Amino acid sequence: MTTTNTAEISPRDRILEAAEELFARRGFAAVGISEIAESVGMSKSSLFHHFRTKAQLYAATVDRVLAEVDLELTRTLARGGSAADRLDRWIEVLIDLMARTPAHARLLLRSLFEEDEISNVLPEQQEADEKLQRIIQHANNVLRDGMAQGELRVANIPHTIQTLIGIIVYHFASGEFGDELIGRSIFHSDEVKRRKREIKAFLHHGLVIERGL
Amino acid sequence: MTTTNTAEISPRDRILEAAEELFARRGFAAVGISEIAESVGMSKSSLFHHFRTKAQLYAATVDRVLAEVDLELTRTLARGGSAADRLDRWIEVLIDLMARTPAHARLLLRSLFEEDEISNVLPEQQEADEKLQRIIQHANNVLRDGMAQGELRVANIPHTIQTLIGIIVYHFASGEFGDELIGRSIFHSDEVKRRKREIKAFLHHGLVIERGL
DNA sequence: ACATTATTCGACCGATCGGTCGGTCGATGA
DNA sequence: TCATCGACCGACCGATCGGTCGAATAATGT
Repeated sequence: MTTTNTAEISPRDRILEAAEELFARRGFAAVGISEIAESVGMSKSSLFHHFRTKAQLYAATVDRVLAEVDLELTRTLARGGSAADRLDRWIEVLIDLMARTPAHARLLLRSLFEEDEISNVLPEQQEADEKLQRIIQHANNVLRDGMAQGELRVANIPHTIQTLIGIIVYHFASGEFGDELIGRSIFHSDEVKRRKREIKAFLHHGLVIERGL
Repeated sequence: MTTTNTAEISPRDRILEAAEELFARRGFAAVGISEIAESVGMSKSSLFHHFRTKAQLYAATVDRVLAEVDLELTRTLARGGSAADRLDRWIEVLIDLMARTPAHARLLLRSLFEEDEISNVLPEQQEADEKLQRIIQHANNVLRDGMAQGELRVANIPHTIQTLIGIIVYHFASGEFGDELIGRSIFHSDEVKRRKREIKAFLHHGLVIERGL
């Protein structure tokens, strides 16, 4: 507690956090720079000192989220285990991460389905793309191994990845609609646990009961 | 073929079609009124002759999509059959509709996960909400019946609905990302058929193979 | 002590935003 | 023939957009 406290969060990170919250909720176009600056507690011009353009700020925000997702997935998959175990952990880690940081889920979904929100020649955008590729590659490897080992039913891998994204990411990005449908916050800890159980039951048993067995 | 040809599409519908295409691709905030007007081939002021505000135009666009979804689902479910059959048709109709009109999928996903894009007191918005409720209610009924009849595994119904939305709507809304992941257009007819097969296999068998059976 | 660097800011810019207004035009009906 | 009406448009409005610039201030290294 001397004169200046440099142990605090850097202004750059404070901007990134505020930007993530706003971009996640309303998207790139609907959020103004001045609004982000106000939320951080600085002037618009100060914000432009840390990020050259709005597009660069957005790309950096997305990159930051994807970096965290990639890091956690890489870490958990490095522990090895059977393909079924690794798939379990891939799902578990992704759910925990999005349940912990709701804005991540929405920004992740946006980065998947929004088209060219930004110019796509920014270095931050390219780095984010590479991280997304790695995240998908993780799923790809686990599914390939599991099917080769006979632990997983043989299915089309890209479609299976889309299914996993839809089941996990969409759910935690569904906001008010999800809350209304479920009946309480989709981020309530009991509801997150229930989501895990439901997903695992789906993966293990499907939904339709086979007749004539 | 007399003097005037009134059998053409009304200007209102031409606007709605152009607006859907643009709103679906880039969202409410990123699309300007003048851009829509230009796409229709009329001036901005003419557009405001047919719709009072941008928000009203957006609400009407969403309402139009939900009306079509609701209509087709109501129609196919009215044909009756076992719960498993009706679930099959619910899925099939939804997939066919979105494969036929890609913009529908993206606008539907936006209407689910985008928060208060518009003021929410517009009558068009409330009508759209009611249609969405009916669509969900259809799924609710089918799932409840199926579980009661022992045709479907007993699961949490709201979570199961989220899963179905994620599997179907997200996939067809995933745009460029989906195309890249799958390797060709997700709307290619072969790929749509494959999606149906994959979803049905998932519903019937899950993904993980149970050991020790 | 000084120079350097990082951080912040107010004032300002051209462009575009959603929306309004007054009025033109052609078709319709009496 | 004349009044009405829906469709359409150009000109314009205040507000906000993303972004620039020059200067003031605070922190740091020497």
